[in-house]
Parts: sequence; C-alpha cells; structure tokens
Amino acid sequence: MTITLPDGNQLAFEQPPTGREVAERIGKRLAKDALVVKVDGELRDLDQPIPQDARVEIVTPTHQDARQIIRHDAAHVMAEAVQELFPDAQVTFGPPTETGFYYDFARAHPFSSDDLEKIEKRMHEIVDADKPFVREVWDRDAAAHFFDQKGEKYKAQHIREGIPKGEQITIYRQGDDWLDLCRGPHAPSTGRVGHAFKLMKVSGAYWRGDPNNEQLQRIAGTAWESEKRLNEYLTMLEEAEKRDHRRLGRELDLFHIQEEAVGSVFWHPKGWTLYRQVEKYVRAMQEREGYHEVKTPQLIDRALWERSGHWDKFREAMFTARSEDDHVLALKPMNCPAHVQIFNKGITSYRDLPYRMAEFGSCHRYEPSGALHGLMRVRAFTQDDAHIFCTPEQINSETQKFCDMLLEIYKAFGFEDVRVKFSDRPETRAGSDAVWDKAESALKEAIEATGLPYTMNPGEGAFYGPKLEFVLRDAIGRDWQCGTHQVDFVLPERLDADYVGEDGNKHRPVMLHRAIVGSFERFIAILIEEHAGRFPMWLAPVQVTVATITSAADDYAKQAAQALRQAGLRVETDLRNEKINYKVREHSNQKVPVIAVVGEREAQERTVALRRLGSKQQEVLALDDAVTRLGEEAAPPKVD
RNA sequence: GCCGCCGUAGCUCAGGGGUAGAGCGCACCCUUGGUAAGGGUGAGGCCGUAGGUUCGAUUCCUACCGGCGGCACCA
Repeated sequence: MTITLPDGNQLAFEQPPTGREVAERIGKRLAKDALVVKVDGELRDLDQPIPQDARVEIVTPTHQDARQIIRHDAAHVMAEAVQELFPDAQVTFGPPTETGFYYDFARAHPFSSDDLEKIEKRMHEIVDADKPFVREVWDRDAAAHFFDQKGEKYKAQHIREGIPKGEQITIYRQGDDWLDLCRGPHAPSTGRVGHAFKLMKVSGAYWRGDPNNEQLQRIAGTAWESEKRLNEYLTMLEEAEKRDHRRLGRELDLFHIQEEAVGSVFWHPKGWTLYRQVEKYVRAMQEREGYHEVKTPQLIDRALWERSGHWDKFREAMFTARSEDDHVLALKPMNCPAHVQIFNKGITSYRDLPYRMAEFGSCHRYEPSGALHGLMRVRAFTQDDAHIFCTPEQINSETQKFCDMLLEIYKAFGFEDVRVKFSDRPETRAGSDAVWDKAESALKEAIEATGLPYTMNPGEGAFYGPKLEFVLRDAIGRDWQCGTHQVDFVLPERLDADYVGEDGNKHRPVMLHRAIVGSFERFIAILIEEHAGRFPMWLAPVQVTVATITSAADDYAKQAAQALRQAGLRVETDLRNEKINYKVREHSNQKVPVIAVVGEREAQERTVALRRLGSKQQEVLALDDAVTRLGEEAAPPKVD
C-alpha cells in the first residue's frame, strides 16, 4: 500500500503501517519528535495502523495541529493531578481551546487559588514522569459499569445517554494509575506536554451547558509548544489588559459607569465627542444609501408589545413603568414595532419599496447581571437600527447593498478582519418551510455575492427568519456581534403592514432588520481596544494640543489654537506653569495625535513645532501651513 | 441568574480587633524651564451598605449592593 506525504513523495508498505512506522521510514529525528499523525485530514495516535492508502502528515510540535494535542494531553494530566490531590473530585470533560485547555470537575468544595498551585506543581511531576498514553477499546456497557463502580457518575451517564448501545468506546490510560474515557488522539506520553503551561483560573460551568443541571468547577489553563510561546502569550495578555476599554475609558476620561445606574453609561465630554463622530459618519453614510431617519418613543404601552409578540417572548428583558392612570408602559427593547407604526401611516405603494427606515434608537433591556461587561454589554444602549421594508424579490439586492455599506464603514473605522456567521432556521420558528427556504437562499446568494467568507451557525436564526451576524474581536480575542442582518416575514404579519402592489392588491412587505455598528456602546468599546486609545485623527476627541514652553508664548498659543479651531479641528491649549517635558509626557499619555509646541521662537516667527504621537521628531511649520495640513489630516472618511 | 474571587483617598495599591498609610493626581507657593515626570507645602477617607459577635469592628461572621473571571443568556 501507498502513503503519500505532504511534499508529494510516496512510500510503499507491505503491511498497513502505524504512523510511527511512517515517521521512522522518513527519519529517526522525525519519529522522535512526532506527537500524532494526520491521516487524510484526521488526527490519530501514532500507534494506530493506517488501514489503506492515505495522505499522511506527521504532526510534530511545530505543526499547526500540535497545540490542540498538547492542550488536550495537558487537560488529562491536570485531571490526573486533581484526582490524586482531591480524590472526591469527579471528572467530566476536558477539551483543548483556542489558547489552552480546561477540565470540568464535580466536587462539593470549591478549588482555591492555593489548590491551583498544588495542582500545577503535581502536573509538572506527571509530565516529568513521562507516562505513556495507552489507548484501549472497551465495550460500552462494561465501561459504563466500570465508571459507575468508580463513582464517576458523570462519565457513566455520558456513556449511557450519549453513546449508542453496542458501540465500542475508547479510553486512554496514562501510566498504571489513571485513565479517562476519551476519543483521543494523544501523544505517546505525558512528557510530550512539556512545561510550557500555566493554570489560569477556576470558574463555574454547568454540566452539559444546561443551567438546570448541577454546576461544575472548571479549571482552565493555557499550554503551548514552547516556553517562548507561553511567554509571548502571557505578554500578549498583559498588553491586552492595557487596551481594555474599561481601563482606557477611565484613563482617557471617556466615560464611566456607577452603581446607581448599573449597565448605563455616563459619557464624559471626550467620550461623547468620539461617539458623535461615529454617529455623524454613520448618519452621512445612511443618507447616501437612501435611508429615511426617524425617531420613535421610548415608552410605549404594553398593548403594542402584546401585538408585536414581544410581551410574550421578551417580557423578562423589558423594563416597565406604571403611569398615574394605571397604564403599563415598557421602555422599548427594540425599535422594530415602532417603525412598523410609521410604515403603516402612509407607505402604501409598491413604488415606495424598498423603504429604508433608520433610527439611532435608544433601547433598554434588563440583561442578566452576570452578562454586564463595560460598554460591551449594557442595559441601555443605542442602535444604528434600520428596517428595510421590501418585496421578497428585493431581499437579495438589499442584502448585497447592505453588506457593501457595512464593509465600507468597518473599513473606515479600521476593521478589516470581519467574521460573518450565517444563522439558519431554529427548531421553534414561525413561517412555513417554503418561506424559510426562500429567505435562506436569498440570504445565502447575497452573502456569497459579496465574496465574504462566512461560517454556518446552524439553528441559531431568529424565530422569524435567518440572519447574518457580523462579528468583531476584542483585545483578548473575545468575539462580539456588532452588525446584523435579519430577514423577517413575521412582524409585518403581526402588525398588519401592507402595501398595494402593481396588481392593485394588498401585499405583505418583508422586513429586513439590520445594524452595522450594532450598539454604539459596544462598537466604541471595540474601537477603543482595536486602536488601544490611539484613535485615527478624525475620531480623536482632542486632535491637537497647543502647549507652551514659557508663559511669554501664551497669547500666541491662544491665537494658534483659535486658527486651528477655525479649520474645524478639536483643539486644547496647555498654558500651565509646567516644563515642556511634563506636558509632552502627559499629552502623549492622553494619546493626543498632535502636540503643537510653541515657545518664544515660534511666537516670533508665527510657526508651530508639531510633534506626532509615537514620534520623537518635530516638524516646524508656518502656522498657516499647519492649519491647512492638519485640517486635511483630520478629515473624516469621504462619503460620496 | 449561577459558581468563584474582590470592594481601603480621584487612580494604583499597602495595612490590619484599639476609628488609617504610600505613590500618582489635586490645591497653593517657588521655579519660565525647548520635546515623555523640576522643587516645596497642603487638603483629601462613614475602609461598599446593613445587621451580628465583641468592652471595642475598617479588620471576624451573615446578608445585600457593586466589580472582576468564567458558565448560562444575547429575542
């Protein structure tokens, strides 16, 4: 039989070889370094025979798949360490993750941070012991019985409920003392995990992700193929902490949140300036794209929410208020029902479609306390919300038009790395399968026409229609949904929206719910983290600070600032009795893009000495030239 | 909402059964200095809130509120 290697070379074997034998044939060193083998794209243990002709890659620590092996091995090593130190802990599952691994344990007592240290120490010992990982195939029922006897009720339950009768299952031993039910694969021995790992935190996690189940304790760690990579990762985390929007929000005096208004933002002047720049640009883009901007009420009688279906499906998340005359009103959690009201007041002809109705809509939702997170997840937020009322035939072109606009806007803010998720029909849904087929294929065609890569998110669509989610990433790699685009056949029906078609009959419009920044709060949080507070000039709350060297230049500094302001720039002056070193340091820390230094010389010559953020060089320009040049540099992205 | 950890000055943090400390920031004074911290003096705290234990609690215990990290949630 024939084994094909990644470089195209082929090796012939008499008998089905194991991965190790293939590696040995290529070279001793490779066989020594090998962790697992990749057979036709599937990772397997080195000792398993490769039954037929296949493309084979030997996975060594530098291979892109090595980390998941190392991390998975590390999870097993940790589980052994935990059970040795804490025999009352039951094991459940421990997979690799994007940066490490975790393992969920059931135990009555919580693990402390001291426990973590002990566990980590024991893990190093297990790695040094270099115990072989041995794969064994067991009978399902015997395995279930075995784990029952051991008191491992979660493992036993998983086998009984998750694995069909009669199926064979695999377990992995590491040394003589410990084993775990596991699909594998694993490296040859625990020694291959190496020492580039670190336990990071303990937290709660529900058994099988279901909050009705018992809560387990999750110990999470990070693991890498080398100390160097581990240290790089830890350094990255430190750097990420410095760009956390909550920290920068304080340091740059952008906003704060306090106890008396949990989940709501106090925007300070600088933060609000930033917010307004974002809003201004998005508004201009919407105008260009033919949207009609509206404003709808904050408080709306429950009667409308009952009709829209929100009272039924969304009530838990709605803030309500009772008026003097005993009406129950709700703070709107969404804008859509209000927009349909406007549509119903006069958009009656097919000639008006597609009708794009936009609102910077303030919404309130009673989010679970544990979900709140700085500006990322709040209870009061403003969406760049819009609803496009259109015919089914227009879904495709409107979606494409929207995606184009979204990408242009994201790019303007510096986001090039946009992840798109396609969420299709959920189990419980409204509308017939035929309608869903139509909506999903229209959406799919449209997203494919944009050429954007996307991943499927099966079953995660809204109950009323499929959606596209546009996801941006924060400083430490957490994904946040910002943009969205949803097809809705249900709400127009519920709220009785219609128009007169070409044929003279009444028809139901389709509604496309769409947002680009999503919530301004979340978007600005990501903007802060993406730029680490060093905003592009057009967004910077303060664009230029005019700083004096001596008080003799105060008058001139004021004139210079005034001239810059007249060019539309956001300018502050720093006339304090401080040395220029001190001022430069402070304004650099405040991440002001340009410091214009003026002393007696500049006052005399009517010049400014410009110092750009991140550069130590200065550039002396005539004041008039500086005004022109900085004015151009501060221009927002073109909208035309 | 759940599990764990945390809550001391505007910020970062030390302390600890006998009602508190540092650095930075702030105010005032000296200094007018040419590109990342000049010097001095001073103000500033219900030690998250409410109970309990104690002769005495900021410190120990309980509950609540809030924050952080996960989990769940994100229509």
